Amino acid sequence: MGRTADYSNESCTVAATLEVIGDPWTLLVIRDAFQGVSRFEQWQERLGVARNVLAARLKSLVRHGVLEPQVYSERPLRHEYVLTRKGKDLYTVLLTMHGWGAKHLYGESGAGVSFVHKSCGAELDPKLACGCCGETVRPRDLEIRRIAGLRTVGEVLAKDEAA
Amino acid sequence: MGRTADYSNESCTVAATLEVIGDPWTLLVIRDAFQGVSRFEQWQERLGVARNVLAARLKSLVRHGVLEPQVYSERPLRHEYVLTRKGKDLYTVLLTMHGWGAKHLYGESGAGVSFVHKSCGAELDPKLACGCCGETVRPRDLEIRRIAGLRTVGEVLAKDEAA
DNA sequence: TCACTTAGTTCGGAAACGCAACGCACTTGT
DNA sequence: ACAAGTGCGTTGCGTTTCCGAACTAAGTGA
Repeated sequence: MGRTADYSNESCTVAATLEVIGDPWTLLVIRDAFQGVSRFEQWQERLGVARNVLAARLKSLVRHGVLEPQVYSERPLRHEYVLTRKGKDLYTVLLTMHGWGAKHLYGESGAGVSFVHKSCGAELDPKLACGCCGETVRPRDLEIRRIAGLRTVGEVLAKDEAA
Repeated sequence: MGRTADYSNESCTVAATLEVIGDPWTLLVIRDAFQGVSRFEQWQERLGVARNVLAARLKSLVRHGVLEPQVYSERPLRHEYVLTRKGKDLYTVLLTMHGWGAKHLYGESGAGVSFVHKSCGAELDPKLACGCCGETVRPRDLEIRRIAGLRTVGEVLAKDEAA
């Protein structure tokens, strides 16, 4: 086998997520989608990714329900790819990665792009908060709980394939 | 060229972050590090990753300052890998991905592992909050701002290589 | 001395990537 | 009418990376 990185017999949400968005270029495709990119040529030009790879990624993202093809022209039949709700929810992952990169890779010198929180006017420094109480969460605040009847990543994703 | 996915002439924090943690297995290595794994054999056994790949990943993570080698035995010389602050800060990325996977991949059926927020007792549903005002952030609440003098991912990471 | 541990390195083959060229179904320009 | 252009992929070939398994290296314990 070549580069497969088959996490599918793991039973882990992170591994399952990586199975969907962990391929090279995939997250950048989604990043661009958030900036309004929705067509093959746009992605190809902006990313410089190989066309066959891009085609494979789009197909995979559609299969996993992250992107949805929508016809924007019959004759010639053309469709664009728009983010589903599932896809839109990935903005948390993108922003979190942005926050880490801005802090630890670009640092003081500042990143090329920043996000400004409109309502408070500050440059976004994303924190992880508990959806229940709203408090900022640190690793030590969490307790890992393993649940019986684990299902593997492969079993979980099989549902996607079927649809 | 084979599978390189060279994002380095992009100027983007997400691309820069992917350059560090975007390789296959890398994020799972870090996930396990958060669960106390710190030695080669432990990762190899848990992940089932090829040994040469694991060696390459560990080397890369050390080079990028995410893991730090620490001697735990002279004679025979052995070192374990521990998360740096930079590495520990990646828990936000992991938890965010966990949150997305739990919601959109495992869904109602429940994931194999869950995190419980000790202080409020609820199962963690991670939200993205603004570090300044603490409000939950949605995409529409943000304004993208491009900053002059963009530095590419390659330039930014060159700093790491030197050290 | 011989097994055993730990942490890699090396080697062959398969899979995925990068690049460029091509195909196809239309539209537009002359 | 015919050539050129557009949008979206697919095909083929060469290279890189990955996987798997065997092997090395440096020591420990029996």
